[in-house]
Amino acid sequence: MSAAPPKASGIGQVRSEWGEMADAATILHADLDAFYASVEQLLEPSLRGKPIAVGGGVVLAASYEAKAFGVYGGMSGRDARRLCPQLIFVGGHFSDYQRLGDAAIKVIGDFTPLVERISIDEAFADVAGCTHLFGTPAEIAATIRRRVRTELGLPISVGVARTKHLAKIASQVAKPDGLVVVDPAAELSFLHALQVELMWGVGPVTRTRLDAIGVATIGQLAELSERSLTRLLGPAAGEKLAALAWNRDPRQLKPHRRARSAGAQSALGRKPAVVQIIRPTLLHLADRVATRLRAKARPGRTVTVRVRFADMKSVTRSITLDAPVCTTVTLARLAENLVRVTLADHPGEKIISLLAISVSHLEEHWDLALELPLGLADEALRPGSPTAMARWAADCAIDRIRDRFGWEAIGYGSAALEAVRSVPDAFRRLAEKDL
DNA sequence: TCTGGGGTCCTAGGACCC
DNA sequence: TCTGGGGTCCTAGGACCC
Repeated sequence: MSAAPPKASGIGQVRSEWGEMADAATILHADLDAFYASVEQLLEPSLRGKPIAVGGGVVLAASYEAKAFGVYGGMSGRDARRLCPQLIFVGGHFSDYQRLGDAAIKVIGDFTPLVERISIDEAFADVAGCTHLFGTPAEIAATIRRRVRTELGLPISVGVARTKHLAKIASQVAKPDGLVVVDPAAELSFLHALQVELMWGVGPVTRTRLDAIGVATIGQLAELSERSLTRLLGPAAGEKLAALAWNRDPRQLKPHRRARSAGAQSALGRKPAVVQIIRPTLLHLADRVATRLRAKARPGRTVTVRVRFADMKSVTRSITLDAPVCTTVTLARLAENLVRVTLADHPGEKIISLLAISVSHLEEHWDLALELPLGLADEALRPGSPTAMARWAADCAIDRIRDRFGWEAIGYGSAALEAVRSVPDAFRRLAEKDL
């Protein structure tokens, strides 16, 4: 049974004919357009209106002018240049990306504290509690867009709707540099006309499966029985997509989500799977990860490594410890053991193309002064052992020196690390979630 | 022609305990 | 000795997102 649609309205809540409360459209999704490329065009006016790509060997971001040629993020620089010979590669002003991304989110925060930041250039917000101060959600969205444009010089698209899913889709539809408000009375007609790949959770694999049974639009997806959807995609994904297609989005806005894992990876090209390559690479990755964990006092109990072979197939191995780790050398040793096991399980693989370390089961807050995290003495896993104490002291000393003199001032140096630096550290840092 | 880096969530099987 | 179920944790893999 379906209730009569709520009367179209602006603010707060409206009452349907059946008497229950129906939410109004107060969720905003704001998304800076072609963010890194827009920043470059802002900083260097001669680049405006031209196809540009941030990056070099790999395209990290492309301007709309470049996208028109089929250039997209993640593409190799060579392919991009082939598609668009006049493409201009720019170096990347990474600290400006961080500064301007933060500033744009802060504009949203001037209206409501209920902001859920998704990434450097994207956030949800709920303005239900501030319409009496700033006007309708649509007016607030327009103000945000105007302020980001005038104060920061950047284009930002905003979607306004009753749910996160609809707001997110609306901002995608609004791009570039637009605003789309989804009237609560017209949600299904808006949603069902769109392509399935706009849905949250539909990636290449699901799209292909849906395509194979002739489903291209969200409306067609909605017509499928939940049973056939479940058969096609599995119980959880099937149920979720059915719910989203009928506009039942259970997700709440979560202003303060804590990270559940932290990791680092490094593509290697093609390297022999030997200790001379593996050990320094893992030490560098462990250094990156463990430093972040220590900085936020969030050591973790599960260590996972990923090894990608020459054919791009990758394998993971993990171990869960009794006590959490955030000591660089300890993490590196654990990772090396896991990689050794992985390689032993795949004796035919002599070439590796990527190594990754991730730490999960993070402690909420570990009082480092009271209880030392795990140090892996070679003979025993024993927090507080002399070996653990020594490694901990060394890490603390390195952290302090870096705080004063910068990351590059000191470290677990090695000459074998050129390959690890295929992407600048400053760029990697942009993608890191706050722990 | 070979494909970057940092994350989240889900599934499924097995170990182990009650 | 066999049968049975529920719950939790761990591991490995995969899809997806920005």
